Amino acid sequence: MSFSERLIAWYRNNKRDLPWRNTNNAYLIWLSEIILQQTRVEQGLPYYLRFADAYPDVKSFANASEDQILKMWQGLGYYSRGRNMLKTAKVVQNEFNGVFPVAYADLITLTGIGEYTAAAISSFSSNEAKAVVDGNVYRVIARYFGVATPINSTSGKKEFQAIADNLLNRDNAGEHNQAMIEFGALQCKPKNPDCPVCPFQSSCYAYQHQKTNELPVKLKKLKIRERFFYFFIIHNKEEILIKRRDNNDIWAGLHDLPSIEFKERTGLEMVFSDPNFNQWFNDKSVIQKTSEEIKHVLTHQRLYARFVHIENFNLNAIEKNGWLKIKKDNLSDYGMPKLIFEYLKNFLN
DNA sequence: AACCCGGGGAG
DNA sequence: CTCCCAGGGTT
Repeated sequence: MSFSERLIAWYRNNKRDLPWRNTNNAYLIWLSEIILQQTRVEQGLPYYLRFADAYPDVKSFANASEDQILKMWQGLGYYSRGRNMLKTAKVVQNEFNGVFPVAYADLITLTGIGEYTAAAISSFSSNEAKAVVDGNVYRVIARYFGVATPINSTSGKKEFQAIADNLLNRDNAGEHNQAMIEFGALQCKPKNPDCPVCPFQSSCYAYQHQKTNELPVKLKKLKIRERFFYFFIIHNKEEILIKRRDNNDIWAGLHDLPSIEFKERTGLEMVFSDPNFNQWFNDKSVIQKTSEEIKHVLTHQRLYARFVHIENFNLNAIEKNGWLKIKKDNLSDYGMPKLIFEYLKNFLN
């Protein structure tokens, strides 16, 4: 039995009964596919039913206003999908004589329809032999064949598409595609796949090598966190207060200055209303000078720092916060981040 | 190739 | 919290 035959056998026994599967109507299939882009079936289903009821054909959709479409789209997210649908409905109405295309080559020209959606609509509505590759298919292929190429890399997209093309049952493309997607959604799930009852268990690379949790591989888009600091230079003629940093944050174990952090860029008034500030200092008149904002770039964080100069030792605060009172001359005995050390060096010299 | 677009559910 | 979802468009 071929992969596709076994897959389709599984599909016929396990598939969900979904309304867009009971039709060859390309318009309704298009409607469902756009709604389901990056959207779970359970979330999209009620929207599909409302849209199909309000706009039963492409003509009625094309004649709707953008406000009407977006109103019905409300809460689904990715609202450009709704705007693109209206644009495409008008194109179908005007340039395809109101007949929704079923050929991949026509579909791919329409706004909001990419490779996946064009393959889905053409294969579901007219059985055209185009393989779909969505998030489910990436997962199934990566695990079954042990493909570790990142699915969101350019080469990975080509590689997975080629494998899917090769796997496709060209005589039954629509059902094969549905089966791939359904298998990924119900059986070969992202977390806790049902391997114990999987029909592909014995030939699945990931199962045999215990790699289901490592596949597929996806490049992480490193997200850069922004942090905003006020560092306090609390000093007298000879001494200054420093602080050892926590072990579970940047600059673990190094020394910096007493500080207050914000998640957004704020003015000094936010510092003055900060409970710590008011605990440490009597009032804002202790501030003699505040530096310009200094930007400091780390691999996954962007720091924005301002240095606040204060000549006022609150001994009680020193003890409570574990601050260290050291000689300015001894500053270089303490490991400090470049951001802090450079500023102090320039200031003290 | 990187970034943007969203709400929601699962773990 | 993070990850992911029947992805596509723009820069």
